[in-house]
Amino acid sequence: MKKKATIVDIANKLGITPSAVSKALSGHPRISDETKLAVIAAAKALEYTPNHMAMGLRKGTSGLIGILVPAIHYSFFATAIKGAEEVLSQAGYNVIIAQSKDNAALERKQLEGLVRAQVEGIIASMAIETKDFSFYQELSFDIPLVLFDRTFEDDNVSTVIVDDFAGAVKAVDHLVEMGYSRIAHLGGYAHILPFGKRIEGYKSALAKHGLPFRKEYLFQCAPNKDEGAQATERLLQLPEPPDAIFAASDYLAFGAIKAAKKQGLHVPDDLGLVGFSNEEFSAQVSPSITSVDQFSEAMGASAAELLVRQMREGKGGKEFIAQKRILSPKLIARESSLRKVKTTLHTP
Amino acid sequence: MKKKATIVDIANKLGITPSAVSKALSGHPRISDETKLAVIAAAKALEYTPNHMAMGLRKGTSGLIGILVPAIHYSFFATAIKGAEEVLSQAGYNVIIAQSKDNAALERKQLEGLVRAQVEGIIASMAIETKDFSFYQELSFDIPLVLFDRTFEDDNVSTVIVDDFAGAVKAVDHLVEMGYSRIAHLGGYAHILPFGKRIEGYKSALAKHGLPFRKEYLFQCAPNKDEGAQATERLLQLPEPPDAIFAASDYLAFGAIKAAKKQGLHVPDDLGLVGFSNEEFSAQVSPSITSVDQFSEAMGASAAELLVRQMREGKGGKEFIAQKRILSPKLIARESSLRKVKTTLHTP
DNA sequence: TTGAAAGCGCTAACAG
DNA sequence: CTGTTAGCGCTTTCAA
Repeated sequence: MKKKATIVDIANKLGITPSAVSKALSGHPRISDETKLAVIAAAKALEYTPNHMAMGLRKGTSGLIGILVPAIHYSFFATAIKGAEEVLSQAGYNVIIAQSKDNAALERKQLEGLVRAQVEGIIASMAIETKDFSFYQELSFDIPLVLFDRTFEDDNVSTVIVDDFAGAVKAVDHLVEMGYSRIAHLGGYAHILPFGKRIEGYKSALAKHGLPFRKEYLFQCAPNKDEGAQATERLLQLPEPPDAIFAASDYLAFGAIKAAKKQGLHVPDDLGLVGFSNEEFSAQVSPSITSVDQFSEAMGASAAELLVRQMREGKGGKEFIAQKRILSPKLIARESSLRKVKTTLHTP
Repeated sequence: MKKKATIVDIANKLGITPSAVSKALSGHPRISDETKLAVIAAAKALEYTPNHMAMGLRKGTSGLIGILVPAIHYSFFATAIKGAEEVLSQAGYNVIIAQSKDNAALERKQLEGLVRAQVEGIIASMAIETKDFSFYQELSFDIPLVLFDRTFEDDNVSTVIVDDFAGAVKAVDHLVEMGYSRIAHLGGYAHILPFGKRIEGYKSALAKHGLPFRKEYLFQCAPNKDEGAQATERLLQLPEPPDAIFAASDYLAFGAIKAAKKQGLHVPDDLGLVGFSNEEFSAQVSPSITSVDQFSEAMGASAAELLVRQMREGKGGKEFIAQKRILSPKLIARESSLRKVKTTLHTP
């Protein structure tokens, strides 16, 4: 590995000073086109690459944005990162990623790591077990921060979320329309905002349709297959089991399908199912899972745009105003809820 | 945003010099435990965070590793990144990710971006359209580089791959065992090493079983559903269509299933299918796809370990020796190849 | 055991 | 239009 050329090298080669080179390279107005050209040529000849760290140290910038998610291999997060990365790299930033593994302690450690790496802004989605938001709140004073999907209520923090309440209502509406009436909900933990909103939407939609809310029909679980299967088993053992389940994640819904099949039930004829997030596998499993699409890529891109704008405003001196972006979710109907015979049993 | 404390602040507070603070903080041996403790306490009180860029500029390190993949939302790459991120963050590095979108020009641009960000090492998987490896070769002189999965042949570059030849042989062996005899191959582009090896393994396994190689049974496509479906349609129109397909990716295999269904063929009874990579959806589609698992997470982790070791050796002065790691793939048999009636038609 | 001084590569006043 | 100078925050000889 040969040592890299610096602006000093190119200044020497040309018999001018480093500062002239610096100006030429950054297109400073008050420098002759002649030297600009010469500098650019010399830079190419010496294979000069600017040293970001030196520049960063001087200018107080790093060109780095941190993205923290629970797990990058969940397709929702992977797709959101993709969306964000494209916007950010377009805007000239490099993206550092970190995973919390849904663990509050690790989340904190990773956030500190990002800060230490001098990121200029952070995009994050909270760990499922995080209940203490103070760290995020403090962070938002020091550094531009945008939360997406897994957020909490705070007027000072910008967020991008899907309208989870509306999504839940759409899911329940759809199940009712398909003739189901005993609709259970496999929810996430209510303290995480989107899951709380989905629970609220679920309850509200039940009320709208004159259906009773039964608390034995509501489970709060971690959003994975196993908990979905376990909760479903419990639901099916009730004296009056549900005829449909609205799950707050497709992983939960998939677990529910497994459990239902194990009990010899047919989906959707015996048990209707709607998930949330529209994961890649949901269209491809059998039966395919009806799901509420939350436009993960758009969400990541939107969070990135918001962050970039926020950083620009922060630089301009004036305080930025925290923004809340709410995307409208869309129900994608698939096999798991489309039963042939619609039997409307409930009496409103 | 309050401005951050520096070692100068903490030196002033304690009435000592910055250099003493620096030494205390880095656990330098020749500094009294007394001042060490005082420094640590003061650092905490002032909420001191070290400035990575200043440190990097001084020591010539950035603590950054770049990972470049074609697309981070493909589960294979997402999982590999997860594996690598865990190893790297354990080793004290931050991870920058970049996507090439399988586009050679963008790949190059992104690699340059990583270099400019002063990454200390790069882990990459090549874009599908890249045919000119010289940029990677030059890069490997300047910076520790480990390629995984999508690699090329070069003795000076470390690589982590799965034994693609062996994987292809396992796939064909399995199909033959299930009684298929007219086995086609939907391959990737042969110039990308793993795809080339799979083609070789396919041919070799056919020969081993006394089956003829027919060039009309071999397609080279981009590894996605659409090309898989198109190629399969063409295959099924042949005067003597295949009774099984070994696809070099699960996306291709999934496209093949779609095409077969469209033609009214039953998988696996009319057409046996084996994919490659064992994507998340492969276990869950219907019929589930038999696939060759390449241990994506282990691959990412292994690449990261190799890179870390390489960087350490490079620092030690002695030249590192490029290593080739080869993981052994495993066939996971699922519905798409398990037909009930095994009919062995071919005469060896 | 600590301090003084120099410098990593770059930029931004301010002079010339 | 270009040069001079100083310094971003930190580490690292060398000297005390």
